[in-house]
Amino acid sequence: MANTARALDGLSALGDPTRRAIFERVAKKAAPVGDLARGLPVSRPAVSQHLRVLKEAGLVTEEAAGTRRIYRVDPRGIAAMREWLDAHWSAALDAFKDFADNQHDEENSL
Amino acid sequence: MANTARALDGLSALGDPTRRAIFERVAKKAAPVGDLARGLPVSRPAVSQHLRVLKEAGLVTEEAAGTRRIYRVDPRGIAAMREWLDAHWSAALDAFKDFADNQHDEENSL
DNA sequence: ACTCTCCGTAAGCCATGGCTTACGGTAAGC
DNA sequence: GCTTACCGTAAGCCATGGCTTACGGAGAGT
Repeated sequence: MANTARALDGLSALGDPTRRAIFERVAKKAAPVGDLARGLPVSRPAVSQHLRVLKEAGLVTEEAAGTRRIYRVDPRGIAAMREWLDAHWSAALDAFKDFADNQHDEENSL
Repeated sequence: MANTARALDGLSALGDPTRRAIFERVAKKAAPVGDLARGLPVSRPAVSQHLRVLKEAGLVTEEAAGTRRIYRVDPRGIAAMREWLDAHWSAALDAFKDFADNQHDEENSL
């Protein structure tokens, strides 16, 4: 599907712990950069850079409000990742089912 | 929940593109290290190192079969990540709902 | 026993990228 | 209009980690 690339970008983006922390805060409540930076152990420019990555990955959106930039999560980004996970989830279950069946056959053939 | 740490490890682990490629192949079909390395542009030791990270993240399991090590995906690892995503998914939807409501209120108050 | 295959680990190299400080630009308040 | 607050970008530093080659051990076949 077309969202595969976005899902991969999303996973790469959320691979960084600081970015996850920012993303979690934005998910709880939309907020400007300064507010986010105040509760984190990194500088404001660092948060700004992380938000850029998250935005390019399709996980958050940016909205200008005066001199502030309000960031909020983009549900489509999460949806793309869920789809990716579900695809491999079912593939994993199928593979596990084959494994279990083979185990059973071997036990019977002893 | 107790799975939060595992979910975070899983996201960190899948942040790397090579690791995602390995994980996708294992998800399709359980396989030994050599088979996985043959289809990838990196050396076998590199694959071995990635599998170690995936194993520590709870995303794959290891099974000794003679001189081979069969790797297969651990459904629990994917489940933990799904739970994490779903939690922030619903948080995102709630936040978005508040946003939409406020937008509506402002329009009414003009 | 010998060999051959399969694999994990160690050591080391080097690019990636996360962080900081410094700067400039824009909107709001007085 | 001047100052002040908020923010993105540039430049540069440095740790992290991904990759390779080299090595050693353990099981399978002859």
